[in-house]
Amino acid sequence: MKNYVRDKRMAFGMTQDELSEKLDVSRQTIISLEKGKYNPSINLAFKLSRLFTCTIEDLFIYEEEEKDV
Amino acid sequence: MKNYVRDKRMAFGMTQDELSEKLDVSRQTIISLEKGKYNPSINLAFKLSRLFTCTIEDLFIYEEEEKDV
DNA sequence: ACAAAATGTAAAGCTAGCTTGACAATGAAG
DNA sequence: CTTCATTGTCAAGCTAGCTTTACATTTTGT
Repeated sequence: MKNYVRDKRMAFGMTQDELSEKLDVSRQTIISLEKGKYNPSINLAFKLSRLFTCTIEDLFIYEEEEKDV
Repeated sequence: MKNYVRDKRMAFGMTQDELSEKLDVSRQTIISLEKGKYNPSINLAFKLSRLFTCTIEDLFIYEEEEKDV
């Protein structure tokens, strides 16, 4: 799962701290998200897409996830 | 978070069991999802939207989540 | 009515998403 | 060079999403 959170955030001229406050999550969450440490919950994905006025599909690229079987 | 999983599934004439197999999740997950017991992960949301050939926004209605503060 | 299919419920357990806190590294500006 | 803002790392802990198993209820077909 790839995402454009960092790009969008910078396009909006926001710091990680500002973004985390607007979304009501911790700064750690933003850092980890941008670094691709894990995927956002669908709630966070919705919050981000609303803030950035785009769709979830625009912000997150689902790549036919490699199964770990 | 409201969702139209049940509607979509029936529109596609599938059983919960069939759907769970196609998505590679347990039947319990489908039941709980349809019953609104919890929100899907963004991965599951993507899988569902792909299968039903629609967007996540079409399938899930995010309702400015009531904060539990 | 009966059997089989589909849906639902309950409970215990694992892991990913998120939190908090403390501290390190990098960057920009005087 | 120092200071302050910004970004990053580490670690421990909580909870929501998902799993498995086993059994109960409802629906459907003959």
